[in-house]
Amino acid sequence: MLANNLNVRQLHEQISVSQEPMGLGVLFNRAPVERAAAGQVVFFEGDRADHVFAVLEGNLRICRLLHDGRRVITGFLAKGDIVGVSFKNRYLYSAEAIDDVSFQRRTKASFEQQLRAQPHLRPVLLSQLRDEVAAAQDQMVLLSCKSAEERLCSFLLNRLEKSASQVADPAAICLPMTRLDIADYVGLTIETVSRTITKLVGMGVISVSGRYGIVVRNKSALVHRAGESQADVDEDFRFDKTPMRHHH
Amino acid sequence: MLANNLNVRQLHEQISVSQEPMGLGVLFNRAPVERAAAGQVVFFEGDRADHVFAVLEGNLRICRLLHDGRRVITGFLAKGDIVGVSFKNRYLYSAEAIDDVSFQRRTKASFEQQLRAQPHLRPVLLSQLRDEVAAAQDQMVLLSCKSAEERLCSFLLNRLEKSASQVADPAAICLPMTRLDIADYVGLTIETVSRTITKLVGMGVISVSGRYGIVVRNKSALVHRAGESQADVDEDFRFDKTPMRHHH
DNA sequence: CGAGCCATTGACGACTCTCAAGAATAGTGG
DNA sequence: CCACTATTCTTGAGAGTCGTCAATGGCTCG
Repeated sequence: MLANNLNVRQLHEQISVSQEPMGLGVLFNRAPVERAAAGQVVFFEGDRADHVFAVLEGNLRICRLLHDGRRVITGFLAKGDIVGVSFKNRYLYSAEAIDDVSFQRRTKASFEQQLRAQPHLRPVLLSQLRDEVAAAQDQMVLLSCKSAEERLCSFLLNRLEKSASQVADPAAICLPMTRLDIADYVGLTIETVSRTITKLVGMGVISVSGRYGIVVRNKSALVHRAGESQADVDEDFRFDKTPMRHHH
Repeated sequence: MLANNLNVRQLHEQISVSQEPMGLGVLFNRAPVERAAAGQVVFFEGDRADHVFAVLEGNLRICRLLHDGRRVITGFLAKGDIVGVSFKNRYLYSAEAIDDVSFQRRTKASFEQQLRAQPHLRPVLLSQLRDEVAAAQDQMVLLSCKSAEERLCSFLLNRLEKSASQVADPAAICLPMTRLDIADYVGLTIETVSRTITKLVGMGVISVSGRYGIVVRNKSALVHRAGESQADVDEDFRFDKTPMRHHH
């Protein structure tokens, strides 16, 4: 059970050190390990997409900018993630380090050559691309028609899944990013994110421990309030059918 | 120059009959041609994703449903599009015919077998997946932080690009889908879509001809109001720097 | 030509954004 | 180790955009 007031460092210590083959990671064998401090940009939107990257440690945010300064975060990267395979000529977005990050890099040519040498990894690559498409689809649904509360709940559920494999407590969520990052990710303002979290705490759905920690108190309620799609509603959640108000 | 009050049939007659090799279309050689009437569903969200489809004629909408009935359209398909390669086990969305559609189908296994037989098409497939990711990214930006006007302008510009290759008049846009489809695609209500179109007409940016036709009167203004990303602002548009009000 | 669906327009309200101030956290230096 | 500062987060009040509800108008097709 997680104590209250844990910080991000303490959470990291709880990460299981499962050194699985991590899929495409082997394609980066013997590539030197690079590091980026929090806030640094690993690659810039619009630059020539020459490299593919594998995250070893830490977290990155994937962002795009509009000409008037508005920022959109289209995703987050963590240990084991590969980024770069879905680009054609130029990077579609920038990748910025949220905390201290270590990663490896390969030129695209070298990456593809490695891939040809190990054709059994080809379906892994395709699978990764498909996951990327699926995640983008979900995000489009979220941004298209979900209320602030639904957006936060969906976001927290996603994070819960990702944390599940990494943290001891299955109800604990680690949020290495700031509230502003979350806001730009779910398409809200920082104030609305903050208010909504406060509301969820007040309803007993979650509780907050420190700036980076959240504990899920009532997962069913979280799933319910996430307003997920017709297809994949959790089977073990068939009660509490209070009809939601349509937001759209 | 397009006359006013043209309908969708008239627009279709102007389509150039360019029988290009159409990329992955060759993988559907000798597959029987199927047809779907307007409104019919070609495949359902949540069903086992057994097949891959190639659109020959007509238009489809790609939709997802939330449990309370809200609908999200994540994309549209037209002649030459392939759909199905980005699924793992189940269809992530339904595909519904907007007008009368003809298409071909192949089982996934057969499709992949064909692909192995013609490995030179593999990069084409990857390229298609990358385009899909790129389109999803753009749509996330649109849904995440754009105003109603910006959404409509972005949508119209996208449509203009697609229409460009198909219609004689380079300023004419064909919108085979209904206002409701547009609304569910750009994350607005039908009323807001309607109001925004009216406003754009009033500003002289576009004009409407019939239910399915739109003519772009001032492309620069359209691009400007689309609020596109920092990276790909049109080079030939460097005037009229009225600072936009931040919507977010 | 008429019926039905789709699109437009209007009035009102709600959700979220904006602006602003205060609280809590984390990092810094003494 | 503690105090101090800067950043981040929370909370509040007011405003604006877009959603909802409702009625009218116009297109398509039978």
